[in-house]
Amino acid sequence: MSDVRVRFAPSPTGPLHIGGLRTALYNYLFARKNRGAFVLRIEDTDRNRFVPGSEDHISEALEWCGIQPDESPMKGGDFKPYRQSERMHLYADYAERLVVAGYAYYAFDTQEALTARRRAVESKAVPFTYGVKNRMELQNSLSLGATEVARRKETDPYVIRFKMPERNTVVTRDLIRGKSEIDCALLDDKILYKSDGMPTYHLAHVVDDHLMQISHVIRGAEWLPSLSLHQLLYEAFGWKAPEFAHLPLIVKPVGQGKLSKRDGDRYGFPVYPLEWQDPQTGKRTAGYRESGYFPESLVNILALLGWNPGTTQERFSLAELETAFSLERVNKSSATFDPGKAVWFNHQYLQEKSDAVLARDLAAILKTKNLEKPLGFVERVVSLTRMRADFVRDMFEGGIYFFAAPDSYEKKAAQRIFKPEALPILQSLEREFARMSEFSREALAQQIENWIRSRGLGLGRVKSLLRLSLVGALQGPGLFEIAALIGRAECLTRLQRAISFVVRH
RNA sequence: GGCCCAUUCGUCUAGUGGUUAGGACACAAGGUUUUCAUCCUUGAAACAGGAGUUCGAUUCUCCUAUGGGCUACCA
Repeated sequence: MSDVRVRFAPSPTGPLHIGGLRTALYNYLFARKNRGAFVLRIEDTDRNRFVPGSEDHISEALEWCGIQPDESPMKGGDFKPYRQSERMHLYADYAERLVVAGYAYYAFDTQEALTARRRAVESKAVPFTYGVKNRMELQNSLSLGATEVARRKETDPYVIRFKMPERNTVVTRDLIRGKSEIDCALLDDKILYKSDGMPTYHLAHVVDDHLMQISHVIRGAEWLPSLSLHQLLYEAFGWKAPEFAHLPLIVKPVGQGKLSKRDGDRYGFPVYPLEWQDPQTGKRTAGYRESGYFPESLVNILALLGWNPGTTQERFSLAELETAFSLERVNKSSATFDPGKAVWFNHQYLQEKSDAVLARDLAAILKTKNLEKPLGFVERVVSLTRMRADFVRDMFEGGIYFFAAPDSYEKKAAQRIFKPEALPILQSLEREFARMSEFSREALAQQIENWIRSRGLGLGRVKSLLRLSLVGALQGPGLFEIAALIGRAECLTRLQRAISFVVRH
């Protein structure tokens, strides 16, 4: 194992969505490619936004996709614990360390006071930042005397803020975007430690990434603006900073903004890998799994959303991605998820599966509809309908006539085909079917087609008539395949139904 | 408002200081299938705009525009 260690560090504030999943995937792939370790760490430092069930949703989604963490809250590891709420004892100490070394300070300003100040200043279209320019005018251990600070620490709630250095610039490096130089004067003294005794993300993730020996931080581009703060934090601690790679955002297909976990299924395609049930409202939102996608399809399309191999290859198994992936080929610009392409990928993966596997899934659907059939029969249906299916359920919906007689006829086709002249043909056809000694596809094809020709009837015309009678529409696989599979008795029943339909109309 | 990032067909993207700017999805047409779909062939479809550098810019630089992100005691 190399010294490459990466982590996916979601906060349990709701379901995982495909953007988060892609971040996890890229971390996982980078770890596998470099024979490193992939760590799952839960960043639950915000008590207010905690949503029960989130962590399980995240773990199960990763598992469904085949993205197995090497270390996680469930699995453990050398750097446990992997939930920040279980690492609370660490952060206060590190925050204090920065104060002692002069890189941070205590601040006593109330949120109300700051909000008021912010409003006053911003009404003049000037941004408010708690920082170099005004920190001496505010209530903190820099502006107040030592005895006053000691007294207020006893009685008042306080936070610990990072003291932005007064030097000019900070240089950051990103593996995807290259170098960037930011003016420190523009940065504010970010809160590292909250008055409720919890660290903020900025402190906690730097401490944990250092302690967990993370070598590469691969995360969403929304973190780019705080990269300089994180860089400065590593410098203040005297730690070697990891490499950073900020992934392009996945944006909403309509409207504007990045895709968020609150987007649910409002775009007509799932946003979550797995179904999510809101613990408050009880509302369920289907995920990719419930919508009939194979995990391979989701992984494949997500892999290509922001990364490409530099070749024309588009189909990638997870194993192939593990060797092909590289950060160098990750894009800079944000991407829109294309649900149509996800469907196409699923079609491709469905075509790769064996009849037996698909039959098992189709049988499960049939069971829920009380239309159970012998597995051999289901497997035949699969072999006949699979090429027109994107999802397993398409074989049920598009092949419903295999399981039940049509309860209606496609209107336009019926008007054209079920004319009074069709009646004698239908009746003769019924007699021919009843008379056949062998009811196989081959026998049907030979005898019925011969019979049609000997009567001087159009092959297409009679076959359409037969198809509409058996299927209810002018679609589906080979006519005699269908007839043979549903069997003589069922064919006769459907023919009789068609006859009475023609008589009535 | 401030700061940061990005910009190639509708979408995902390849690519180069000189290319007929390539592929995939979606779309359209034709063929195959006496149905539908699959499949095959073909087609339409892009370098955001303006300056500059250069013999030559889609490619390099700057400006503008557009899109996005951040601007919390959220992550």
